[in-house]
Order: sequence, then C-alpha cells, then structure tokens
Amino acid sequence: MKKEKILLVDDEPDIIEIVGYNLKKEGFEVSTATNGKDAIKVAKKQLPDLIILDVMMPEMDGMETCYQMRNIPSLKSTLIAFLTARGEDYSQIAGFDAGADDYITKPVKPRVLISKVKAILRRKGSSAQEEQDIEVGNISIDRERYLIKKEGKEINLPKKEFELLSLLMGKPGRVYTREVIMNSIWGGEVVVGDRTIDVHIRKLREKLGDEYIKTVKGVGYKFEA
Amino acid sequence: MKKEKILLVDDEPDIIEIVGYNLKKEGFEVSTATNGKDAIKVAKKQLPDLIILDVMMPEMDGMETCYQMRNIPSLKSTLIAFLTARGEDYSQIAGFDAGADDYITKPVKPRVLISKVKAILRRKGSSAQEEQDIEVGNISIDRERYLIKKEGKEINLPKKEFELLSLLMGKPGRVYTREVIMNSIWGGEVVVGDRTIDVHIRKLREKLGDEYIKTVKGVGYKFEA
DNA sequence: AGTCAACTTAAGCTTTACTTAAACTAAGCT
DNA sequence: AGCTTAGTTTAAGTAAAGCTTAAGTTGACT
Repeated sequence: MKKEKILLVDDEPDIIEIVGYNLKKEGFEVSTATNGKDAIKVAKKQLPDLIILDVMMPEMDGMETCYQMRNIPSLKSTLIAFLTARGEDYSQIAGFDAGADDYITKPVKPRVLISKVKAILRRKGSSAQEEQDIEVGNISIDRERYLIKKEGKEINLPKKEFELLSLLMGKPGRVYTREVIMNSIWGGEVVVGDRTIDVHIRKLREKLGDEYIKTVKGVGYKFEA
Repeated sequence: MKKEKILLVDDEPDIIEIVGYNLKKEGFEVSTATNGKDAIKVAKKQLPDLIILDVMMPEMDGMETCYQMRNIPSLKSTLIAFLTARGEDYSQIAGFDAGADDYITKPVKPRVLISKVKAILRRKGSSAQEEQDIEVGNISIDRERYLIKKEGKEINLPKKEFELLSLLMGKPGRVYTREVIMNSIWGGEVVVGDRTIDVHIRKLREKLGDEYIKTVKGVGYKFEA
C-alpha cells in the first residue's frame, strides 16, 4: 500500500519535531511547513491525504489557512485536522465551520495522536476523484479550457452550468442528490433555494438536449448516455 | 430531507436530559437508553445514524457495548462516538480500537457538541461510498444509480419502493417487521398507516414478479430468491 | 361462521419537478 | 460613473409523479 502523506503545519519547531517523528515512525510520509502561506504552497504540490494545522500561528492563523485551502479545488477531498490547545471550545466551533474534519488537542500524547490520525485517515477511504477530462457518449468535457464539446462542436457554458455538468459527468450514471450538488457547487455556506438547481439543469438540457440528464424523483439527478 | 437519528446512551439522567434537549433543538431525532443492553436493543430497532455512548456505565460499559454493536451487521455503517471525561487518554485509544469513530469529551458545551455531531455526521455522507451493490438470484440493486436490474433489464423504481426493496434485499431471507420497515424508511416521526406498506409491497411484486417478496403473516416481509 | 391479517384497486392528496419570466448581480465597456 | 450584457437566483403557476388512504375482497385459522 502506498504511504499516506501528511502535511504538518506549526510555527513551533519543537512540535514539528516531536509529532513529525512519531508520524514517520508509523510509516507516514511527512512534510512540514511553519506558516500558512508555505503550507498552502506545499499542499498544492504534494496533495497530502491529511493536513494537521496548528490554530495559533503568526501572520496567517490556522483558521484562515483552512478557509483558503478549502477553496482550492485540488484540496477539496483532503482532510484537515486542527491542532489546538485543550479547552479552546470556541476555536473548535469556528474550526468546523472553516471546513475542518477534526481537531486534535494539545498537548498530544504520541499514542493518542497516532490512533487519532489513523482513525481520521480510515474514514477517508476512496475519495481520490480524478481530475481527468471525461468523455461520455458524444459529449466531452475539458476542465482546463472550461468548455465542452458535443459531436465536435464546442459549446460554451457559464460557470455554474459547467460545474454542474462537470459534477454529474464525473461519474456517469450515479445519482447526485440536491444536497450533494449544493455542497459541491455552492459550498456549505451559501444558501440558495432548490429551484436554482432546477433552472440550471434546465439550461443544460436546453443546450445539450433532454436525453442526457435524467431526473430521479425525490432523489436527484444523473447524467447518462 | 429525512431527520437524522441519534441514539444517546448514558446512565445519568441529567446528561441525557441536557444533551438530548440540545440535539432535539437542532432537529435531530433523539432516542435514549440508560445502559448497554437497552442501547443495543434500541439500536437494532431504530438503526440510528449516530450512537453517542458514555464510556463509564454500570454493568456493561461503553467499550463493551461498542464491541458488541460492531458485531451486529445491521449496525455496521452506524457511527459510534464515545462520551468520555476529559483527559482519559488511554480510554481514547481503547475506544478507537473498539471501533469507535470519534469521541466527545465531558463536560460538553452544547454548541461544541452540536458542531461536533454535525461534523461527524457530515463525514458519513462522504464515506458511505462503501455501500456494496447487492445481488440476489437474478435481481441486482445499484444504489448509486438508483436502479435495479432483473435479468439484465433495468427497472426504474420510485424512491419509497426502491428503499423498501433495498432494505429487504440487504439481508435476503431475514424477515423485517412492519415496525422495523417503518423506522428505516419513514423514520420514527412520520406516522402512516400499515396499509401503506402493503401497497408498496404490491407495487414491487407487480414490477418484479410475485415470487421474490414473501409475506410472513403476523410478522412481516422478507425477500427470497 | 367469525375473525384477523393481508391483498387489491382506485381515487384523492401531497410532494416534487418543470417552465417561464422577471429581478437581481457582477463585470466589462464607453 | 452609468450602461450593457451575461449570468445567476427567485418567484409563481402548472404538470406530473408518487404516496397514502379508504373500502371492499380474499384466504387462513379457530
């Protein structure tokens, strides 16, 4: 099995040292950063499986770093855990809101840390969604150029429509619930009505033809050739 | 969307009271138990999404309860979180080993609790990919695409029928009582008459043929090849 | 024969989605 | 800045699919 990559971010070298050592000993591939900016840079390159992020850091704190990371598409499926001093309850709340998956309280006992990290990673399972260009039937999608082709003809889609189609075509046949669609395209924060999705679906059908996107009543939508 | 079910297990009525109140206020459907045995009994009936389990309990403690629950197939995908006094590091480790998904430290501040619970449940959605497709006899079920196949032919079922068949096929041969069916598909809140189940069974038989779903008079229904 | 549970049908009700148009927003242009 | 346009979201009416109920029927067991 491939080594799992962990990015460890903390401004205190001691912590990096101790935690890093323990993680490596357990067979993880560990990279480190001492501030938010570096962390983002490294994360983009390495695409780690888990990022452990200290909340208290100079310049850009963990919370802010987390927000920014969550807005980077390639890090969407990456797990983020906060490292926080015990009892800072409100930072926990804000942390979850910022999109963290878990938090770890300092001071950490090595064995606890390892158990925790393993538990977090275990959850992840198979979320390695590939960013490749997809082609289904006579429709192909080019994420890099932000356009789609139908029978060779290029069609330009506005952002939301493109993302919606992109999501649905990411796994043809699979039904996406409105909830999932909302979360993927609008994110948990923005609140828009359900009708909005309908309308975007409609626009897509208008442009592609009705035969591609199917409605599963009471459940959601799916793309099918 | 259907309310998420949480089973709360603690021997102290005060905790149940406070925590339960807060969870209900957030829109969760809460059931309770004051000891491990009851907890298992209730869990089997209700099939909750999340079980919050106090570690320290008389008779059967949380750890033991957790072990036993993990050995019950129908609770395989249920999340279990421990409720533990702050700083009991070793119980945390043991907890993860026992198959817990997370732990919550006492004393709990309501807002933290809610955030935590939501975070835990949020994970489930994304890691529930593990749902395997079931195949019995010449009928197979594809949860992702929301359709079933009989001898290769795809059949489209409406939501309730699909869920009902899905439930029954989850364990072929096992008899599901009306009560369990109600709880799984409608949730404890909605109250609909027993005839409703009959009708859905009928529709299924209409579409699949009478030979698959069998009636066990006075008890319930089962799926059999 | 009487009782009880399940079956069957069809009708009415509810929910969900479709469609259209109009309001709102953001970005680019003059 | 104001205008223009493309894009997004909301709103409202309509259509359809699905769900539930009701009521009469069947069949098994005493």
